[in-house]
Amino acid sequence: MSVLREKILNVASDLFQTRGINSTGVDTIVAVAGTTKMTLYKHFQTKENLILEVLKRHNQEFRDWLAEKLGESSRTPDKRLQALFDYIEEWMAAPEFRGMPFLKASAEFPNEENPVHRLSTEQARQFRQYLASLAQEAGASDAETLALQLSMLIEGAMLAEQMRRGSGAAKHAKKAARVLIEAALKR
Amino acid sequence: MSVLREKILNVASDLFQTRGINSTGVDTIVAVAGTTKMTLYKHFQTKENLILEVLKRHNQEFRDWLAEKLGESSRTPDKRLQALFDYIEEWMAAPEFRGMPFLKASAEFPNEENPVHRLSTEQARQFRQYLASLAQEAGASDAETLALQLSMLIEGAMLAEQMRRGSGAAKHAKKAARVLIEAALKR
DNA sequence: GACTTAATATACAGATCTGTAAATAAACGG
DNA sequence: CCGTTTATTTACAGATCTGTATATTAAGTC
Repeated sequence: MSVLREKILNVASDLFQTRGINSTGVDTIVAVAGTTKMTLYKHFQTKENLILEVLKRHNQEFRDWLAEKLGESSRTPDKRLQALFDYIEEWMAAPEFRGMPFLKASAEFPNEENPVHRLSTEQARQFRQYLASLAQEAGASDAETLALQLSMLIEGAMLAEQMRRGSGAAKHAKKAARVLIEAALKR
Repeated sequence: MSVLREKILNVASDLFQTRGINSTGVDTIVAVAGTTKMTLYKHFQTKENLILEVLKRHNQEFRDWLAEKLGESSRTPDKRLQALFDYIEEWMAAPEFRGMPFLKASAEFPNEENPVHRLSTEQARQFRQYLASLAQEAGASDAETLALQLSMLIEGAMLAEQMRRGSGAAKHAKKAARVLIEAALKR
């Protein structure tokens, strides 16, 4: 892996978050990264490909971070499901948090046949599936439904926080999640 | 009000939803609307201003539609809060639904000082305030908290539906809302 | 030291973007 | 019927966009 490739990914990820994807030109990216367009296009071929790589990398980081956090906590399955909301809150509290990339990308590329939109949708599906597996382990009667409901809470909280920093959305999402989880397990 | 002004607003609203705001040029808008750039700029001065007007109009339509729906139902306050989710589901079931404009706009214009971002944030705040007034009438112990939680559910559902049509997110959001509302009233 | 790969600077092609100039044509109110 | 508003056509300015051509310069590697 080239160090310049990493630098470009980092800079692009940052600029996409703070200025928007379509509002960020490749000229800006290479200028901030301290390289040239030729190098960028050698590594990523097209801007669309760069966007896809940025999304993939962020998603992988998020999944790894979450898995590690949940792995080191040796709780009971239902406690782990609630602990997840502590980690989501921690993730959103990071000063560089500017919203969930795949949520914002799907808004900028609404066309369902667009590769960026498709990847965003796929990442959202993967996240729901992960929630469903946690709900399953916790013994929820309808794990799929609970997972969808919790994902709506989480993504809604991320939206609220992206629109206004310090909204406290994560805290209230956590409380709501506790109620929903209890209701889904008590039968 | 000019008929061309209305036409431009309709076409712009439609194109912004289906292609994204930044990906839609004014040339495309006037071509579809069957007019010229001169006319567009006479009515709206700048593209940013057109975006703001489109957002304002959609928001007004949504508020009016919801108020009428809730007005004609002479229910008890707590039933009205739940009935709201029936109407949200109905709104999202419309074939032309492509997501909530102010949510998508805030993703395309992440800069907090941007007028489009500011208007989006303001519209999200107004919606939460409306929910809070309904929660208050229903006798919720903490109306603000319940309103924020319900708004996260609704916006999360809209995101899910915008990413994949026919996700059934509205139905599950309604069930989750029932649980949250009951919990918030039972004390 | 010869050879291959990676990165550089510079320049440009071609498209598209927002916004405007200027002159003309139609609509309409008095 | 005259004057004013409104809309239209055509053309363009100036910026910015993605992507490439070309030629040069390191940087490793055998």
